[in-house]
Amino acid sequence: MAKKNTLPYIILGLLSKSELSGYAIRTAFENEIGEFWQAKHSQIYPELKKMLAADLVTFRTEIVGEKLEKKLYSLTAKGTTVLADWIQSPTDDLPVSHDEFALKLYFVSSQADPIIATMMTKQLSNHQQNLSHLKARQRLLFSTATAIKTNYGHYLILRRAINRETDYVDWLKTELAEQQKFNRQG
Amino acid sequence: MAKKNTLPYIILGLLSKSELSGYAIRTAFENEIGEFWQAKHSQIYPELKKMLAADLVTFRTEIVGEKLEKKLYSLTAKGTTVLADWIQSPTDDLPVSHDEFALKLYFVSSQADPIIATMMTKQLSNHQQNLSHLKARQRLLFSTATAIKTNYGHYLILRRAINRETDYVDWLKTELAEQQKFNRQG
DNA sequence: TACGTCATGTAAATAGTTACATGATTGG
DNA sequence: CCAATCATGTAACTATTTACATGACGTA
Repeated sequence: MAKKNTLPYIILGLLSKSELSGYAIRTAFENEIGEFWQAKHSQIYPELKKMLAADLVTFRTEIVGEKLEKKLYSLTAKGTTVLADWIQSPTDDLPVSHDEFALKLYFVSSQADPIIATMMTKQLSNHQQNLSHLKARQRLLFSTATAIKTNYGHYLILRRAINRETDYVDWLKTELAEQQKFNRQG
Repeated sequence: MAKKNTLPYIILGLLSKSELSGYAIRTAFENEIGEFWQAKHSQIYPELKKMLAADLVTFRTEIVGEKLEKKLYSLTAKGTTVLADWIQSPTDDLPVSHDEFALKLYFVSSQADPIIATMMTKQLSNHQQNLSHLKARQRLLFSTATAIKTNYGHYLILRRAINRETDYVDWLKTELAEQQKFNRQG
């Protein structure tokens, strides 16, 4: 996880689609990429500075209204190359999906513990909510074939997120059913 | 994610099952819990020291062979309470499953880019390998009803990991099929 | 006797979060 | 005019990784 410094590559990727301010990069993490990575503005601004020094990005300043200065970053030639190299490099390390809920279950050793059903029911509701949100996004963004064609990467990872959440929900339902069966049989 | 300091709770959870050395805690991350969390020994030893100071754990020293000293940690009453509180506390923050591969796909905007199929084929092989490994573990550890009953938490998260990997494999297969269809139709 | 594993630690660096700080713009 | 959002930054802290360091044990 940490330590491979993925953030600069994500920033490069975002900038390859369009010129963006630090603030706009920050808000991008509220969309689908936020399902796979997140960063706060306090990490983004210093990172942009480092990337500027490394000649991966440039910026131009735009005035919004009377005096508010907005820095619009874009890729340099070097940045474009570095991004392409990253995308083409192998992604061999499987992600360790930090899952606090799964860990908690691991430490509830007894199948008879009623807390399992309580925990699972709550978690089911959480994931169902996220799934509804993602499906609404899909309807909103990708109801036409053209939308899919012009934004294929976005389409792919939205489907990935939907798959992931659907699977989590299904797993919880299966295990809950097994719990209920166990409790009936005693 | 980080920053909620989950590690001490995992350590408490492991120690609730049996007395363990720092080294044994480290090796536990090579089993199923490693699918959901990981830590190096350089983080574990200092953490145990902090937990000792916080009266969450105690240890006794065992001599292995002639002089090698092994510290066997176990829970204090306080540690037991803190663990139970953690397990019962809500797990409302959905995990941001860091997925570098999904991010890379997001930045390959064009459906026509042949790199997509190459990347997906490689990734499919990675996940299939992990899935085989997990299924072998299931056969090894949970082929009897008794095994499931006496180690239910372990059984649950192994199934969770298998579900997760199965879903990833299925998603990749689906998207690869769509890619091939797209390429034929041009 | 050499190699892999068991065993325990510390130090230095980086990644990421939380908190501190400031000010302009837009829309109701 | 007030609140939400746009916009940019820094400081302090914590979590995590990589690297440094040492030594005993078991076995082939």
